[in-house]
Amino acid sequence: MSNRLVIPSQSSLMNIDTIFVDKGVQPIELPSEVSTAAKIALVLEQRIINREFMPGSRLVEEELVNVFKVSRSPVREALRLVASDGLVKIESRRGARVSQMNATDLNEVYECRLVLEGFATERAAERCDDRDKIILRHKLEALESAHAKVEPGLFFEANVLLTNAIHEAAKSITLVRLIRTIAKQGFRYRYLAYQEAPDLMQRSIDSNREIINAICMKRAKLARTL
Amino acid sequence: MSNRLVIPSQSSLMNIDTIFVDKGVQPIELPSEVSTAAKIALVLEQRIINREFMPGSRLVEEELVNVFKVSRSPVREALRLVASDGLVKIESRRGARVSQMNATDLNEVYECRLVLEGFATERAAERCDDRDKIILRHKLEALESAHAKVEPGLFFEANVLLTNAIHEAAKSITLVRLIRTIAKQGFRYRYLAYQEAPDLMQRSIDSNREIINAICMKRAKLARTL
DNA sequence: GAAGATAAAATTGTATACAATAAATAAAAA
DNA sequence: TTTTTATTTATTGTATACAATTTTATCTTC
Repeated sequence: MSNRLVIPSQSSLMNIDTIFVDKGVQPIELPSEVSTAAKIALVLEQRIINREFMPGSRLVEEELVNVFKVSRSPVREALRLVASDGLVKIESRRGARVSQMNATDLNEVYECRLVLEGFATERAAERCDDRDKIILRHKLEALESAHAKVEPGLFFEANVLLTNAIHEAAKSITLVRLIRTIAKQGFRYRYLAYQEAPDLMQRSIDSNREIINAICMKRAKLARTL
Repeated sequence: MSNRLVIPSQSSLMNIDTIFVDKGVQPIELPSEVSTAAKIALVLEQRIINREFMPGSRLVEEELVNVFKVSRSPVREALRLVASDGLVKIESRRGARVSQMNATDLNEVYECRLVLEGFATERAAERCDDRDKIILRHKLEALESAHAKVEPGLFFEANVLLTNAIHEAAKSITLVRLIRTIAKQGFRYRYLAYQEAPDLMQRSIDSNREIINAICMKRAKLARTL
């Protein structure tokens, strides 16, 4: 009873056809080819990252059935999707709960992210075209204006979009898939970090600017070390 | 009808409780905490890697139900597990088929593997203890004796075990998870490569010996570049 | 005979019912 | 009172039935 998932009030009418990417942002219609399970997974991921669902809390299938108004089949599929990104841990016959993040885990995730992001940045510098450069510069501006609004949620989201743009520029589906897998774990920590230490945001902007300059100047090795 | 999955004759009595890791190897009992879906996924993965299930062939749920003598629920779960490793591609309402591997994909997988394996090797060099060293040396011997038997299947398997041992020595769950994700794609190619060009096996042994020596001597940077 | 429309079959997605297991509670013994 | 053992309840795993969709086959029409 203690660590049971408490569904926030507005969530009781959670509709998987129009998903709120974040508070204050308008709802987005997901393309219909996205499966029900994937939509549910997306909502669960967001709730876990922004800590509406706290580490250790159980995700009971029947409760999610009531929240999303679908049967257990897609709910189970969604839980397994979220588990494959490490945000949830499923134990055989004991259900799913939001995974804990201890210092060791965080460090591991961070190290791996560093390696992969470095590689992605190098690749981006090697392969980006003019269109990529425009997009990158644009996302950087968006990041700065989000920072000006002094709202961690918006900044966080802009940061994610910028990072995604770098991955796009790297032009490797496999690499993107790998980073996505691990990145979601990292998001949880960064979301928290930006709230606790807002000065991190300015530093993040600065280093992103350097990286994007390096990419646009096609300085691959430099980009990687940054 | 043309590219339909043809179940090999012995497979009609495929039993997921005793799984044959490879032809000629005795069946292994999997621990009971491994879910039915995971067992099925394991069999499917092996069949895909050793090309009993060819790229492009469909994996129809009902057929797998007949083969494994379970209901569609665990079969569907298994298919999604295999899909998460990229061995199978699931299209919405169009089912699963063994994924193709074109040159671009292979190259991407290879590049990413290189980066991650390099990192794992470096970590292994930094963190391995005496027990790890013994295991590594032992797996290397096993690889050499498998090579002596001139059977690609056995060599392949020994190689996988050696690589796993290196990952173990690196002592990072996250890293292992990442590599596992991508490695299975690579296995498919390597399995084929060893059959087409057997001289690769000797070269593989040599480079593995160098790597293990570097790890045991704690020469992290050297290990990585190897 | 080819192109298109229609009907049938095959196949996946979803809902639900039942079985098996784990957790919680109540009852009995120490 | 505490510990141990039944019993009940909650929850997951599996099977099956139905709905929705795609694919295949059949029938027209030209």
